[in-house]
Amino acid sequence: MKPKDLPIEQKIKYVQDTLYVISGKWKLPILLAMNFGARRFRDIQRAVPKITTKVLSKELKDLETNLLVIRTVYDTSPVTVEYTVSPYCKSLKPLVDEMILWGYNHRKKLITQP
Amino acid sequence: MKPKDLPIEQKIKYVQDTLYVISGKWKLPILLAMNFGARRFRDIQRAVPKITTKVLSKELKDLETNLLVIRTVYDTSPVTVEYTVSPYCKSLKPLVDEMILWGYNHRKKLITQP
DNA sequence: GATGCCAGTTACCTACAGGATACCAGCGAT
DNA sequence: ATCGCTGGTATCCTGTAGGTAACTGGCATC
Repeated sequence: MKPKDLPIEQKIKYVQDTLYVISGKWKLPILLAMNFGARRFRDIQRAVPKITTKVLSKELKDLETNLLVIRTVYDTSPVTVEYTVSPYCKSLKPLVDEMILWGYNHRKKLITQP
Repeated sequence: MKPKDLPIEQKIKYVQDTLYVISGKWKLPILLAMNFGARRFRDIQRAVPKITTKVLSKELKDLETNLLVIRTVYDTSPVTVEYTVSPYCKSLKPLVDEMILWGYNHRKKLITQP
């Protein structure tokens, strides 16, 4: 069964699932910062302006639950925690590119014909 | 200037713009109901289970602001109001298809390797 | 032994999306 | 006249995302 053949309510459900994973104020900025090299908790916090520890902590857990981020604890002293973007995370790229494109064109559209 | 060449903060902004337009509990179900033929306010309300008049009213205004829906008032007696999906709304299709696909695969992924 | 860094947690608070319910004016049918 | 349909508004309420600030335990440095 391919997604194309699904009943419409199922399609909406899958769209909602996708929205749930990537929406919110911080998910994409965090993934971005990590792509730019930030791996430690505090590094990510510094790389994402204005985010608080509580929110970062929660968002990282969400991202980990959704397999987009991998959390590794090294048994050093003190313990070192590393967050990395998973290979699976790359599967989001076509979607994110599509969203950038639509957002870009939409803004132009709203400006030219309000 | 193509979206590909934009600085990353701009890309995030466009993604947020896109999210703002299509996220929320009701926007897609409403567009769907309209695609299935509902045009009058009460028809749409009946076609979208559980939505309240207040929320439908607000969502239709948002969709109209974003040029996805066209509101036409006919000078009959009593007045008839028709909502239709705009041609521009079709530009969302690649994005929505991408979201259905990602959501579908993601759910499979979460089930097979939790 | 005091200070500071790391990786968070906890408790409390605010703003906003969305929900429940009631209501309005205008008209047509009974 | 009164009931019901239309296209909504107005009020009040709840739930959740996100924000503020303080705090913890372990280690390292001064």
